[in-house]
Amino acid sequence: MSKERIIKAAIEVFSENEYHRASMDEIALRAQVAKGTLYYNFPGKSQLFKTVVKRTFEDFIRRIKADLQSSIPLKDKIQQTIRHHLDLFLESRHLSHIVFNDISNGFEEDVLDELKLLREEHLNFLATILEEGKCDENYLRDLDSHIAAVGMIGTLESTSKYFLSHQNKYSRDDLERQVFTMITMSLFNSIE
Amino acid sequence: MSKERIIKAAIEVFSENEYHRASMDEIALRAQVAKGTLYYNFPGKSQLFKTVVKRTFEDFIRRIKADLQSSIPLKDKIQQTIRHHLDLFLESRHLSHIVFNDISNGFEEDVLDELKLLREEHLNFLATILEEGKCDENYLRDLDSHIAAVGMIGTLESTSKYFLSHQNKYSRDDLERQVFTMITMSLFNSIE
Amino acid sequence: MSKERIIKAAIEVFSENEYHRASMDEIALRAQVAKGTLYYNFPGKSQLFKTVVKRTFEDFIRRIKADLQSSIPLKDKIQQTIRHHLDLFLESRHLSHIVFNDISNGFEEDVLDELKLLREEHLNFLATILEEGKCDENYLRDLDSHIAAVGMIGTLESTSKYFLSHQNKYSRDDLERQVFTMITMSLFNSIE
Amino acid sequence: MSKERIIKAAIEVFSENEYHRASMDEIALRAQVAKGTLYYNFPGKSQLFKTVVKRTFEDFIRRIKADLQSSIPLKDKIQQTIRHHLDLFLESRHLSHIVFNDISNGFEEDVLDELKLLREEHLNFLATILEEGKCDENYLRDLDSHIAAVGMIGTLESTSKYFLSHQNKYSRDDLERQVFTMITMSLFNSIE
DNA sequence: CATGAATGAGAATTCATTCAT
DNA sequence: GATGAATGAATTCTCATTCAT
Repeated sequence: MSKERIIKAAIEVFSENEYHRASMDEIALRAQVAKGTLYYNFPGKSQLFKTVVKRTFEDFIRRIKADLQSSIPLKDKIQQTIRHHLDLFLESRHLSHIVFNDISNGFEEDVLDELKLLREEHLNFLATILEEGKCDENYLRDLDSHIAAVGMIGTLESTSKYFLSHQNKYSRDDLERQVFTMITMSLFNSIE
Repeated sequence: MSKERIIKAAIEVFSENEYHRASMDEIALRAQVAKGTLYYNFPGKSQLFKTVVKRTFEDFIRRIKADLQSSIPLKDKIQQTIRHHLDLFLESRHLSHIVFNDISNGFEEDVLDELKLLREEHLNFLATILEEGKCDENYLRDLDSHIAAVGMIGTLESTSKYFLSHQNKYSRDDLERQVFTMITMSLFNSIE
Repeated sequence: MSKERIIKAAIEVFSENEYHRASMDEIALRAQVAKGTLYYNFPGKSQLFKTVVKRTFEDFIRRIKADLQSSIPLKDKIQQTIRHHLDLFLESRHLSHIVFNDISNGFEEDVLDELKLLREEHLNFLATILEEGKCDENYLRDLDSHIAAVGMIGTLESTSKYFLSHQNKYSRDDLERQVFTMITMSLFNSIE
Repeated sequence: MSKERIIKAAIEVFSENEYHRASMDEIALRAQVAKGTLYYNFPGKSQLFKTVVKRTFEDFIRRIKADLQSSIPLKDKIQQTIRHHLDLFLESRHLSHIVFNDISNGFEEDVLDELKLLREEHLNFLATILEEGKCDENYLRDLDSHIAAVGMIGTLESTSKYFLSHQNKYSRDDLERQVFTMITMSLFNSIE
């Protein structure tokens, strides 16, 4: 069905391009459907974007939860979380940027609310993981766990982008290690 | 003179709006000049943007350097640096986002190069401050100082934006304190 | 369909106006379509111009070749050729001027090449007719047949334009007769 | 004085560029005066153009008349005339094109009239030379001498332009010889 | 005499959206 | 369900012209 093809194409286009540079033409082209079909299946660009974001984040949460289910040590949980987020930011930089940092893109109230919700849920999810530190032998610093989650997201996003334009200088592994150090040392008194 | 008025208006507009949503019409309107006056003073939109970015960052660097000149303890230097960066991000979020994270906005080679230079200089400036930790009794963690600077910028940017949409929940002081904790604990083994 | 209507309108507008004075607005207006429709059907002004030129010259060549097919005497061929060219210049002065005399109008390489090709083909076509004189009992003067063709085009263009602003002084028949005399006597030692 | 400098610069600019692509900015630049100075000295672009045309043609006529004064044989007169016209067209193609072929450029009535007058005078001048043929032992063909002059101008203009883009193929001498042949054989029964 | 900052009408182009089929 | 031709508002940019100094 073409709805599915459109979403897939839209994920690509919105991931690679800033919202205003991601054109409906390009999406239709990649989905191999007529332009009208986009509007047959979605009320408009922003609604399509909303759908795409939801889909991307659902997939993301599903993947990450699968890895975190077992009662692995906190250290490993953090590591997995970082790894998945780096994947997300490396693949869908523009899309995730909007969700986390630029929700004020001129969307209708409608769309805006859902994006905010999505972000809030995501931050809650992260905050929950971080809070685990408090019940552990390690201690989450004297930090609001939401602020901590937000700061963590920021570090992940900016280092991902820096990595993308300096791939000759660092390996993906370097990136992961350094980000892990920064984040764990910033959030926990000690870990392991 | 209207050149100055245009720059001021452009700083506002580019600070509040994403590059593509910042229109020359809006800038002309706010500067209270005719559209043609923009083009009399600047070759085009991207060149105007470049000018605005340079101006903003020059001012920023001037302000921050003034505060850091004296041989104050590292801890205070970091605190000042954070404070000034929060100011920057709270006032000019879109503008600084482009410089630090989205330089690939479809600019001409010309403009692109200058923006990249500006970013590199800024990161060097930050990295230099961070490296001081190594000569102190405190130790900069086993981190590439540029990656550390980039991560720090990310934390600052994302927490600033979060703060802007949750001003009822946190005070500006809360923000500063928490960010200070996150950053110092993430970058240094201990501080003071 | 509106593509055809646009081409027709564009032929008119480009025929009557110099390229830079022929505006897309005017073309849209005459074609009774919205401005956007022009860009739905053609990538831009210069491409539309190219299409218009090709169409005009294809029609022209078709018409003239139909008349010249039979093995009529050279004299009649020349006469027909002159007649058709006068038609062309009287109807589409600006358009043909560009093709024959002002191809350097600031077009993209792309468009430029096709226009040059068109002109070259046209001159070859004319030169071929003129060369026939050499195999006849008449003799083409000691002239490069391409230069001769170019000169002939020049005479046709300038006399057409003169005629247009002095229609009270000469009839179309006068024009044809005089041009025929000038051209045949200039190119051939004698004719018939 | 700057008026003179403006005229000189304008001659250059209007000679090298089509009227609409010849900008007042460029003229001011080349004349090394401020833009306002153009309007201090001339009421507007078209009036400046008119002045430039008059100057160019006055100079042209003066030069050509100097060469034709003596009672040289008709053949030589024609040759000189051709040579001077080729010079004109090779140096000032756009400017002369407007005068001879594209007077309808959107000029004010005012300017239009003077341009028409200039053209008419020029054609008269040419026609007079051609008429000499009738009183000579040679005979001007059964041609209206004005039409003949116009046709001659057309041949000169188009071959000049062709020459400019095929300079590798022909020398300036070739051009002159061939044009001489074409024109004399077209206008006179025989010459010398 | 001369300036040059400022103007604003107009031009090309883009793109999300609509709608008849 | 799906199409794609058509739209028009918005946007960047150009340039002849004006005018206070």
